[in-house]
Amino acid sequence: MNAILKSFGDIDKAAPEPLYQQIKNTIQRKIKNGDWSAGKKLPSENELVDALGVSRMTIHRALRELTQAGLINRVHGIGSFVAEVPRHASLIELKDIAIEIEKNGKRYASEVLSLASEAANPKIAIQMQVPVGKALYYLNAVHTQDNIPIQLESRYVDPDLMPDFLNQDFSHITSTSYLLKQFQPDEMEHIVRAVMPDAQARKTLLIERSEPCLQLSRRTWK
Amino acid sequence: MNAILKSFGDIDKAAPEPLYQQIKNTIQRKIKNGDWSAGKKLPSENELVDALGVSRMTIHRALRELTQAGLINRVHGIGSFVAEVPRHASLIELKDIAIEIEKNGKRYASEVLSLASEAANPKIAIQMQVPVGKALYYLNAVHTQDNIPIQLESRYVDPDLMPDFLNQDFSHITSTSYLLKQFQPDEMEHIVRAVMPDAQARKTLLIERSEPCLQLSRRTWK
DNA sequence: GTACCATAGTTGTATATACAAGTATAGATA
DNA sequence: TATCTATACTTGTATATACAACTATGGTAC
Repeated sequence: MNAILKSFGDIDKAAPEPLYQQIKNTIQRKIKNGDWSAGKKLPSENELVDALGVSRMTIHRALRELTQAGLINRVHGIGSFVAEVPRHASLIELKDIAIEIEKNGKRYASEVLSLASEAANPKIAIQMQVPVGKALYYLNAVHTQDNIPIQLESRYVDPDLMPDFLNQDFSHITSTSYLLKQFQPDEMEHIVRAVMPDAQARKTLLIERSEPCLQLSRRTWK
Repeated sequence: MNAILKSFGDIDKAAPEPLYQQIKNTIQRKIKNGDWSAGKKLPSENELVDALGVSRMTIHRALRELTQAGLINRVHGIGSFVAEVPRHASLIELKDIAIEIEKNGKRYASEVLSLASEAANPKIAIQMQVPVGKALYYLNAVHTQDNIPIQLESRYVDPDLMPDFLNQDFSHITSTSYLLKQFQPDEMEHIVRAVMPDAQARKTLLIERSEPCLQLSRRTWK
């Protein structure tokens, strides 16, 4: 007990920083230091209450937020444990193209090249997990920034899930924005590839000679 | 007041779902419905206490977690407001290459091509925000999956921040993993581009004819 | 008019308390 | 031995209360 108390000596009730934040920082430091390694059982909330001289609710809040942050795992009735993997993953935000462009003061627009119902060919049918030949809505559009085409979009939508898709005006609202708002997918898959555009795409995007482009494939589930 | 009470009629103290979660769900629903639109001021905590008949701490927890989730903004002394943008952004996880490969059962290895101190040329100096000519550590390595080269890494590190960088063995630990663990950056920038590899890169990656590659530029700050 | 001040209303934090619910263990019982 | 039971310990939730800190507003003094 005394060891715990000593090792937590840097909690200062008079400091401007909230107590729960100080506790979070202290525990976080111990974990990152390797002082508390993965799998180690943390002191119980009541032990921390005794050691730090703060209320259990304050301890609890600190531990709850560390759980949300992924640094520890808690098991009801058992205890708290340092999480296995300190998550060496970084997150990239994929923002809506219209919002990004307009934030930079540019003028965004998009032109719908085609928007119609179409029978699923075998390749698309597999990707969409629907039977071959099923009617799907297909959108083909080009997005421009100050009249310069910068992005080509081709999208298949299951009519059962989005029956009103064909009746939308996608010239000023991006289909992504519309879909995310209406559809609220539970799961999304993104695949980023580097590809060479085909002749049709080069023409639409006004690309003279061959240069590589990014291809973003997105699938959403509900 | 009565209107608020009626519109929150679905809080059930006997339900197995925690009260704070029910409150979160209810508010979340109102926002997604458009019932409460962006910028709208929410009822104050005390108004919600009266309307729902739960304690202020419970209300507070619900609102705090909605703030963390980005659905509302709270201003000390003023009130709570529906967040402006319902965040039409999706997150992509960039995972450490070694972890990804080993999870797929493949054999990961990397070969260090060069690891030495080098004077910053003007281009790098600007990127790194250091004076031209300053000594920087430079790592050049190729990552292989079952002996097939799949990724080329070239990295500059400020010696002032990572003095031990040159003494590491990066053949089985990725430099990314090492840096994120030791360095714990406060901020990261990722830029993804599609590029054509130059002759040197083609040779290292054993690419025969020209094909586009993904280029990921990462900068970290502390 | 301007500066200051009191006040009311808001969110932020901290405490003490209570009960619920999950888990493990030791002991009693069949 | 096997099984149930009481107990202790853990985390999860909810409440009532208190004070701190921030903001806007209206009133007062100058």
